[in-house]
Amino acid sequence: MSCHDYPMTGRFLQGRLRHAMTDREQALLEGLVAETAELQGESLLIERGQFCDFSTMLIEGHMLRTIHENGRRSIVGYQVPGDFVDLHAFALKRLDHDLMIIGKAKVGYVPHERLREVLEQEPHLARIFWFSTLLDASIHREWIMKTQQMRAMGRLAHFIAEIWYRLRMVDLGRSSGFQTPLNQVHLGQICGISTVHVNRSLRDLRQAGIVEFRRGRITILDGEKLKKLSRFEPSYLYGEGGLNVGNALDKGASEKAAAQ
Amino acid sequence: MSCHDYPMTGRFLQGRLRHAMTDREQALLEGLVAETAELQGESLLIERGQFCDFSTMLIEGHMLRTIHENGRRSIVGYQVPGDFVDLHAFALKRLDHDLMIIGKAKVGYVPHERLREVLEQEPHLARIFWFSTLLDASIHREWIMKTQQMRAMGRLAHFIAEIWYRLRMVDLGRSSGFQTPLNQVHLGQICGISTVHVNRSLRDLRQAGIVEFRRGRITILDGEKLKKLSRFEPSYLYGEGGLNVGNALDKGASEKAAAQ
DNA sequence: CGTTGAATTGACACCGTTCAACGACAGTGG
DNA sequence: CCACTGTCGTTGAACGGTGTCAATTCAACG
Repeated sequence: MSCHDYPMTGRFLQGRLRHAMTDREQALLEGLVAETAELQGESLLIERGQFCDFSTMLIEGHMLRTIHENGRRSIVGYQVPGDFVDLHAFALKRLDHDLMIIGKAKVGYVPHERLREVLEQEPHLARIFWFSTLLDASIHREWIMKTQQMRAMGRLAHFIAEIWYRLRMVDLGRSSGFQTPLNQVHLGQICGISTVHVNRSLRDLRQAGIVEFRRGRITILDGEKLKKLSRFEPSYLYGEGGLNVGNALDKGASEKAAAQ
Repeated sequence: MSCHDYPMTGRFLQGRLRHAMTDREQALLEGLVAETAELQGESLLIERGQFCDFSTMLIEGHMLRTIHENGRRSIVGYQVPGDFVDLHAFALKRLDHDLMIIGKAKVGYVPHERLREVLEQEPHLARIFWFSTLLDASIHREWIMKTQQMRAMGRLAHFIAEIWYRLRMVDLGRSSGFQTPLNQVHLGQICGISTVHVNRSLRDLRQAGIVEFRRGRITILDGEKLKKLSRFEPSYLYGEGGLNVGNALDKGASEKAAAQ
């Protein structure tokens, strides 16, 4: 629904706190986007340390948060449509990491000046924006946990399960799988394993009848097995029906079913 | 200074954005603390999923953020005095992880009702609070990077370098080292390595003349070597003089030297 | 001085890295 | 139409970092 009424920001917090936003707030958010752009290829949207006076809403496509350290690249976050990918630049002004486009992406730019005006008038919306940056932190924590505890195959499975789930929360991705611009090098940088071992682990996942990776597409062969192997527990994503039931931002209105 | 004027909240964002807070704001923050408590031992302050109508300022001592998964514990964050450890519970209401006390700690409780009143009146202070939760996220990203890229010894060294630096930002810890309630089991859960291997790696660090770990105390034998081995680059902590110079929250007032 | 929890050490298996080579495939230009 | 080229995926073999298990030492404390 909302992605028709609000073509640029309609997926923001969909399946999470979006239902706690009033129509007026949703319209305000849509109105914050001053400009859109279509981007392509593996390129930087924002570079670490660069001063930002705008933030970016990811409308279509996928993006990466990366940290470069002694020539080696780490991927510390993965963003999907509806993510306000550098909202935190509003409070930080300079980011500690890069934001990188992979594949095709459409983004909307939100000037910080306008953002500040609105947020000073709208404390409820301000808390929802705050919430959305905290969601990223929660996902970071889960990544730390998974990288500390799991082996190569489990890490890959967990990452795939997470993105599959997040995409379905914003009405993208199907029960059969989802499309992604990732290649095996990226997967290695996400999970902290070598590219060669990504390949071997993907083979194992395929042969176990769990997940199949092919250029541009991840196919879920058996969702139950995937969930079990990856020990994926979506509550950290604060979907409806998760930890967030009864959230004071939205008293008693969140008993809908979780995103399927 | 500020920790004398404001005994409970004086270390909040010290060495970071504290200088951007007016005296009035600092007093407002101090006034938010409704109650304090002295806690001890390895016990939970807040449990995952528990509803929170208050947030907690860590006044003295250290705390852990933990995630329990199939009987195993992961430590996904380490908090030092001055950290508003669960400020994010204000926007999230329920946390995705546990907050755990180790050793002795003194905390101050801030009711969310009072917090909301103040934040609706004080957009500048609200942005500073937001900033402080984003700082945690930045640290999370660094932990992801370090766990993905580094080996046991490097991870330990990086963690030690970070905490050493963070403690000195709030005027705790010395050039010779710092005190900590951690044991080798904790270090393993922080770095994602087995306890036995923690021990071996600590021996290597000691024999290399870099760091010495003994119950209750970490001694820095050679800060330069530590920085080099751990590849510790403190800019992600947004200290004064770091990425944050020229931050719009504090236009042009942050050219002081970084915390030594 | 005995008890207890933490730290330490050794042996061994295994997961994952590294290096190297090869295969699959799409795009390009002749 | 085919050869060329570059990117990405795939496989093998050797090495080594780390986990696991088990035993021992050490330090703190009543």
